[in-house]
Amino acid sequence: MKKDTKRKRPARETDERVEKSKKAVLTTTYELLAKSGLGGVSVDEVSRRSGVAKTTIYRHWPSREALLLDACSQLSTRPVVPDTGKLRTDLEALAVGAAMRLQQPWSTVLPSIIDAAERDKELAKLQSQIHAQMRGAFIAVIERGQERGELARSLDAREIVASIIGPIMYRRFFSRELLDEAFAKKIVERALRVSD
Amino acid sequence: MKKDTKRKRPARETDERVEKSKKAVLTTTYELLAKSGLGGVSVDEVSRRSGVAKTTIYRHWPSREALLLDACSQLSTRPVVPDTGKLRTDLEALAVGAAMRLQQPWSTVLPSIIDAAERDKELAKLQSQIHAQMRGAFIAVIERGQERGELARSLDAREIVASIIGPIMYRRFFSRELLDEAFAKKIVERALRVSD
DNA sequence: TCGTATCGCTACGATACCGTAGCGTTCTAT
DNA sequence: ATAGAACGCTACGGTATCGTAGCGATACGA
Repeated sequence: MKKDTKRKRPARETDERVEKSKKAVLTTTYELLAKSGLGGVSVDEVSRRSGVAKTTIYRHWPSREALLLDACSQLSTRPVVPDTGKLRTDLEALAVGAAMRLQQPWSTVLPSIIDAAERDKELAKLQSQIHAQMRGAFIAVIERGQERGELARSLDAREIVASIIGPIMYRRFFSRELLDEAFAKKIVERALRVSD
Repeated sequence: MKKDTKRKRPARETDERVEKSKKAVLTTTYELLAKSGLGGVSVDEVSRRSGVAKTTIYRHWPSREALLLDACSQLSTRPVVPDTGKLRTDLEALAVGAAMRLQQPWSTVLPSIIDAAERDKELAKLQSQIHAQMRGAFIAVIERGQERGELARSLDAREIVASIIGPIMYRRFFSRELLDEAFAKKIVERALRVSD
């Protein structure tokens, strides 16, 4: 970030110590996020658990908010767009993938982000990015299916995405019922049968 | 709550002062919840805004948690189960009703509750109650439809509920796209067309 | 080797919060 | 009218948090 500021020495590209500290802090922050949510992460606690001094943390991030934002923004792993050659199996791969990812520990952070996004502008932007990534893969697959003629072009892709991601997130966060591969596939089948 | 404790005087059924204080506190708590979420509500702030002394608040609720739980539990208004005589219009009424309720200010609290429920047992119970109420109405309508033969009994009612509530909540909290009556109705149509 | 950046440590100041104690005042029910 | 309940007010004690300052120790890079 600050690499452009002038230094007497040419410009330190990578200082091992810095990288090590940053990594330790971020790793601990992930763990704490998964365990306690956004509101439950304090700089003091991160310092304690990571072994990195609080002063050092503030040397790398200007504020608690910045640290949290940094940590959260690295959570969103962009899903690989599958290409099985068939719309239905592509969507199944995406849906099952999403369902499985929602079972992992860090998924606990998502409600935190959504909650905070209701009031915090920065986090709203982050949430929108997370959504865009997930949604992007679905849209790509759907449009490809439309080009192949597997799906009527008149159908709204956004509506299809909603009727796949929606039920999956509903199960994970709201109804808390079993969320397995079978459910994800059934949901995809539902979403596609409409077009018949 | 404490009405069973023995008093020298017969037992005060209703003291106007108590009712007034409680109401003022709860009202302010609602407002603050909608504005700042669960984590943003402090007893001091409620006291300041409501004009009720903090000591008085603690006279009626044993702790901050108890106050918040009390306030939240009064949020869940049980939806009236519609009876239009037709499954589809019943479901539409429920779906549109849910969508509209999700636009009101207090809906901001829901992500807070869901988030906290990931870690807090009490709030998990509350969330489960909120869900059960919403879901109950849907299930009732669906089962009635099955009895009338409008819907194959082989279909899983829970799956249908998921594919209606899911997309609606997805739009409200995750994609943040337009959530209107038309969308709600389209979702219901999707959920039912599968059975054809 | 040697300058310097980075580090850990301790100690702050400021703020916010929870929950309680004491005391005098006001209102209610009888 | 009067006892007792409920109230508001002020003031605590304790804890947690954010973010900063100063200082000596250490590791990196030229």
